[in-house]
Amino acid sequence: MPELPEVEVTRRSFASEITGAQILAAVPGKPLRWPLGCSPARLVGQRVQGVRRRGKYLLVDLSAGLLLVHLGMSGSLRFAPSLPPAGMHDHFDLVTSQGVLRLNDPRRFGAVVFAESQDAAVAQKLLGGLGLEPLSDAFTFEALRAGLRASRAPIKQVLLGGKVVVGVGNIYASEVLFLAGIRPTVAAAAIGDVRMRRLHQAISDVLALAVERGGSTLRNFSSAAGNPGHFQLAARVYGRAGAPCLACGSTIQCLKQGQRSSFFCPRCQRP
DNA sequence: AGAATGACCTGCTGGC
DNA sequence: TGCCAGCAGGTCATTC
Repeated sequence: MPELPEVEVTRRSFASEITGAQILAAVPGKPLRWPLGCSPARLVGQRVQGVRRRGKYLLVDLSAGLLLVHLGMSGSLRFAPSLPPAGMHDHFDLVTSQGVLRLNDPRRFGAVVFAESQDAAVAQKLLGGLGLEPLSDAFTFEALRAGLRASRAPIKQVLLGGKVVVGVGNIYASEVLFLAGIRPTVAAAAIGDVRMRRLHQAISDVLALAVERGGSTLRNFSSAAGNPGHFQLAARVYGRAGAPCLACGSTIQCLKQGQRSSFFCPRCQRP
């Protein structure tokens, strides 16, 4: 369900409450995308040392290892002192001395994976190929340009791929390309400095604003504390095929790239 | 090696 | 009203 802002808002909503807690039980439900990778008993007794984020993964640091949590397309976390019995789509509970962290994920594209350390093979497989963190100091114009210059694939696909920059999902990919005036089909390597600068700025600004606003992309999004996201970042092009462009009035178009929908304004976004 | 496809799983919407 | 096709926020493995 989440793009980066939702994952970050989720992290902030429970990181401080769970930090320092001792794990009392780990209760898996139906299979998720990947197996936990260890016996639930192995987690018991470990302490939660903090919660970080890398791309769309949450990293729950434990006294002896870490849990990689991914929300997939439809996952969400709750953290509360106690929670009712697991419902139909609750597929993982981490019971701690400070509350229960619960993953609800109807489509089960999400996962909770244990790794002995961040260098462990599982962690490397999942995190090793990830690109720049768009909200970090490392996300400079030069770094983005260097990454994009190396790929001839359409820019929309490159943004979604996560190897150059992480966290830009299907909704924000359309939005930032609109703000930068770039057609989604343009080869990444063909983007000139002017539009590249606008793209860099758009990625930084849009994601930062969305985090600030509490994760506003999703219809059903709510943080782990149960606070609903507002809908303040109205999409300029995403989901608006056939409607007039808010900037020029042209009709917003939709096309399929890699089986995902891309939305763009044919006038504001040049090939 | 990079780039395009398929796969995973469930729920909701829209058209007939 | 009911059924079915198509679509949905992600990303890894497989194929070309």
